Amino acid sequence: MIAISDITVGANAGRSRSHNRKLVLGRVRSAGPIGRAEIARVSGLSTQAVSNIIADLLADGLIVEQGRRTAGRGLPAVQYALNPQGGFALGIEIRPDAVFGAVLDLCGRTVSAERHTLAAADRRGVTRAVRDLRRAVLDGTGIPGPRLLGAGIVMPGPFGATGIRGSGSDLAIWEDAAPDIWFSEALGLPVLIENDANAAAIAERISGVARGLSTYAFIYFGSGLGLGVVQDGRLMAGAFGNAGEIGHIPVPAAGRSLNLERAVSRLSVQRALRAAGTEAGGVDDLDRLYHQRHPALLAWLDQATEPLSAAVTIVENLFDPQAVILGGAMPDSVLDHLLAAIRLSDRSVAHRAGRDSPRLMRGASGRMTATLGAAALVLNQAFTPQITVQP
Amino acid sequence: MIAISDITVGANAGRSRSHNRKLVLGRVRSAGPIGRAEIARVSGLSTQAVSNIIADLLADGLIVEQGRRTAGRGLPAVQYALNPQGGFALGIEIRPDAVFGAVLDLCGRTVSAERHTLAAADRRGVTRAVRDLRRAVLDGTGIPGPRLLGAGIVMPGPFGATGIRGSGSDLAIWEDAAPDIWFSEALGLPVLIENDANAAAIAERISGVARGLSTYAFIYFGSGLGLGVVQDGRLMAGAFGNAGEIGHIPVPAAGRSLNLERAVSRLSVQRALRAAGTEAGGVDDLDRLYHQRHPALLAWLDQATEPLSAAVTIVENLFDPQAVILGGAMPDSVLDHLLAAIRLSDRSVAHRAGRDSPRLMRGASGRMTATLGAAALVLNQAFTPQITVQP
DNA sequence: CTTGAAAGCTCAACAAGCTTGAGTTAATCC
DNA sequence: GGATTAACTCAAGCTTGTTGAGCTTTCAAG
Repeated sequence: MIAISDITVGANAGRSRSHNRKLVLGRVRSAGPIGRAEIARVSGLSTQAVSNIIADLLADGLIVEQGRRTAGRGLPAVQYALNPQGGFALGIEIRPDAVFGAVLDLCGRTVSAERHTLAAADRRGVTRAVRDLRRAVLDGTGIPGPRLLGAGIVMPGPFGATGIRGSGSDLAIWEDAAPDIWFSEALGLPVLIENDANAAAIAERISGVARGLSTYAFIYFGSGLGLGVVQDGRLMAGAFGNAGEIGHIPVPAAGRSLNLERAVSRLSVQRALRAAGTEAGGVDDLDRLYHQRHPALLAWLDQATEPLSAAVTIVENLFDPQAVILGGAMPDSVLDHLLAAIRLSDRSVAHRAGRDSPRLMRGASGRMTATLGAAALVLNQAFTPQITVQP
Repeated sequence: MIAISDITVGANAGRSRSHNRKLVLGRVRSAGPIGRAEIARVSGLSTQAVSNIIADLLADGLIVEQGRRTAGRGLPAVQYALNPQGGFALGIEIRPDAVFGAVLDLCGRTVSAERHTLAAADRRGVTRAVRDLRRAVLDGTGIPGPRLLGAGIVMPGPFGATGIRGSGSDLAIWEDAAPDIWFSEALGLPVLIENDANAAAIAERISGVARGLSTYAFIYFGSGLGLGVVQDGRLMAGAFGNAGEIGHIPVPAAGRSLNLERAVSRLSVQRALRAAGTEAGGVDDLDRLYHQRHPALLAWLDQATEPLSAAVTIVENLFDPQAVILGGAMPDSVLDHLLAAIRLSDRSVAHRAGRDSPRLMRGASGRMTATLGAAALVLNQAFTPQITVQP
């Protein structure tokens, strides 16, 4: 989210090694148990280089041996797999009224999760809450300090003074200080900061339905509506870190032009239900109402179909992703209803003859998506080389 | 445009050098005459490394010394600048009925340009036309072979069998062979292939209004409407090379939902004029009609404003670019009219307090944009390190 | 005018990382 | 059982970037 400066950094021995380490680790992750020779082939390195890096990763405990695999003739390859206990990531989600925390192991599995209410939404209050949360979420897990790879932090965007400020979603307390430096010092860990939609998108890549994908888009129900776009395993940030503000695009709806978020978002459904005399504060409420076939909710779903279909078509045509994922703070029942209702355009670059994978999927991470995504940011960084751009 | 495979390549000494060479050359280009110590500072390399690379670039003739600059105390820095004669790029645009060619020098200035009609739109005919064009465009320039850095080729997208095939825009003759390999062998040069909108976007970065920008979007009038998105100096391709198909997104227009291209494109304006009994084949015709204040053209411009404004808002919010550029096969008069008519949303991430640069600009490259862009692809690649992704 | 600080630059030694090629081990094929 | 194939290791070698000392040139202070 920090505005990416124009600095592209030069390569040297150390940075090359870091790049290659991530490359090899990412291969071990994505290709399951895999031998060194195969890694070398797919990464354009010599087997010797891969051997050295594997030795490094073994010494650091990030991977483990996984027996030999005999395939055809020749010496059977020693296989390697991620060591789940080899590294952990802390994820923290900051909302105006509460903070959520979670810890993921190297394989993306949830180790623990906590929720604290936020006493004071100023900088000191947030810092204390985050520190407390870290202790709470790590206590009893027996995770040694050096095994913590870093912390991901999710705050609602957009960042900086934009035209959509005042939508009530952003915490305006970091104006003078760079929050990443602040949190990094407060936690004593390397820190990554993103908005909720981007974090959710990465969560799907680490432990959700986007596991095999490298280029996809995630439409995220937060309080508003967000979009996280992943290109070649990396988040698309935009020039000022605010890419993906899909809630504010104009879409056709019932013969009018509407901000997407007005028709499709948590706030939108709550408004519609309230007008019908029903309050629905949480995801469970919505789930219940859906199973009761509450007429106001069904009417809302009806009116949401056209604009959401338009949004999906827009995303498909502008980003040409492998898939579009729908998820976030909505019950699965509602998401599934929307997925079934969306009419995919056949005048789309995604409508392709030999296509075998689904164009549209439901996110798998459930309601903790953004918090898990915060931690997933750290894991994703550990698996994805990124030599070119540096703050 | 070639579908980017999932292969991310490892770093070694040679690739690091190539990366750093591009980095240094790009700095020399963007920061004008610049000394070695300063390059070292901004690129995170030692001055010694930069010195070695500069010596290389000098030996290759890509840069030249440019005197010393005395600024404050200390030894004045020896300055370096691009040598325009140090390298050239060939650009070729293939249309269903004609091929265009151009040569750019290292500074992005046009050295020569040609246009040939295309006798046969099959593979052999195209190959012959391209070979002839190459000879024609290089003859008399005195450019020695080794100075040709490569060729960029522009073909209309989308590529592959997508749902918007049959829009009549794509050449369907490369189905079995990879066109980049084909052209590379036919020309004996490294080849880059892109669609027109992407090439046009890069043209603006090399010699147009996007010179200082690293993240921006270009809305391109071809026969349809295209979008080229540049992120950190690199084109956004999408998973299958078809990102940016903005012509096929639904936008609100006069109370209906419309494909953008139906309201805003060359074909659209020609249809509108024909319905009024006027033919407008080329850019000059449109320019004339505009200065005559032709009522059908003005009416078309009127109806184009709302959907185009919507498209710009969508692009701003999804990509968060430094600027949106409008250009392509339209006369400047019409583009300027559209630019003035577009209503920028103030509920956009681009609407920012301390903003000093324009949100919207007209492309500078005129009607040869895509052809120049084809060559610009090659130059851009020479200036932009790209260690991570390889075909 | 002299002296010292500051900044750009070069030289030579060094270190890190990847590659290469020969050699080893273990499986399959004939 | 020998040939072949494939994964892997070892040691030497190569390319590249870094480091630190030393040189040069300019400016500024005394």
